[in-house]
Amino acid sequence: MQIKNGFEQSVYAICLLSMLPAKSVLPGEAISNQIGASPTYFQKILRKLSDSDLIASVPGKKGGFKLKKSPSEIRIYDIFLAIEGQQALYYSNNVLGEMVPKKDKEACVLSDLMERAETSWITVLKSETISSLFTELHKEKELQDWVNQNLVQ
Amino acid sequence: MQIKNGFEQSVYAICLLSMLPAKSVLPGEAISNQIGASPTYFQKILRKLSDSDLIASVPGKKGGFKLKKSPSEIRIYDIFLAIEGQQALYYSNNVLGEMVPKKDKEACVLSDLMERAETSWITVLKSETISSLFTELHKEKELQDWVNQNLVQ
DNA sequence: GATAAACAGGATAATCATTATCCTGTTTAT
DNA sequence: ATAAACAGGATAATGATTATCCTGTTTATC
Ligand code: SF4
Ligand code: SF4
Repeated sequence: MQIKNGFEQSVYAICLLSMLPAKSVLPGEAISNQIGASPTYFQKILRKLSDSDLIASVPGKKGGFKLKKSPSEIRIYDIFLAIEGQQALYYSNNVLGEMVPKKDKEACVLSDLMERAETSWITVLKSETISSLFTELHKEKELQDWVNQNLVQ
Repeated sequence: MQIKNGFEQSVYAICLLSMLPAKSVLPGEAISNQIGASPTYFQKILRKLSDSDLIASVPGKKGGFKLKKSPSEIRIYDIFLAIEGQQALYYSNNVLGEMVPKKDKEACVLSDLMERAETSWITVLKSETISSLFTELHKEKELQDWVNQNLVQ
């Protein structure tokens, strides 16, 4: 069991996009290369982020991606949700259900616990945003330089 | 991304074993059948639980499995750990590491957050044990009957 | 002792999810 | 019109999980 690699890559992709001057975009291929991901696949990951309204895509020549929300509005959980979807950690396969048909009202004890655990995990992931997490990173000159060299418009 | 099915199955397997009278065992095949798992595969899952000292295996004719700890000492997290191992939810693929070689002392901000999230998840899973979770289940007569019919010794 | 029923554990196959590639279509700056 | 970019469907490669098989060891019973 492992969270998809695309999650970490997405965090950094969004991080790069957060260093972008207004009205500029970064082409998907540049991002993929910088992150070291396969471009054709990472385009699909970028689309997931775009479907979740975290980033915006600009088609056409001089097109690319840019943030749709400000870095302080993008929680790490939003990225997790965009990539992994809901109930990502656990869902019941109803093993006990097969063993003991339980009365409708009775909640399943294990499912309850697992849900509480997942809620707790999610709460932590909601507690930080791209901007709260990467204030330090943004001081990195190399990265900002790379962004400046690769942006379009 | 999904926690292995074997985790939920293990919880119920241990639950069954907790209904066993002292000095008796349940054969692995009986457990597998009741849970609806492939016997050959589930034997390996039972071994993981046994490797983690949650259950004990008795070889030979009239052999089988029984609990090694009391139900109140078996936390749901112990079962999770036995099946999924450590760092099960997330580990960094060092994407940022490639992007910005960071000074040794500086902890990685994303890894830190993910660790805090996992710790929080684990804390919830440590908060309940087999006995705290399944007091209700143990009142189910059908299950106790099944155990009585399938136990050995 | 021989036999049967159970676990141990290695090797291997089947299945399924993730990752990667390819191709056709649409958008837009030049 | 052309080129460079995204959209999205189809499909292949890879890797992890699940399942099977087989050989060996333990132990109760005959
Ligand atoms: S009791 Fe809950 S966790 Fe257990 S099998 Fe049913 S639904 Fe799943
Ligand atoms: S900074 Fe941390 S999370 Fe990011 S790539 Fe490095 S080790 Fe991984």
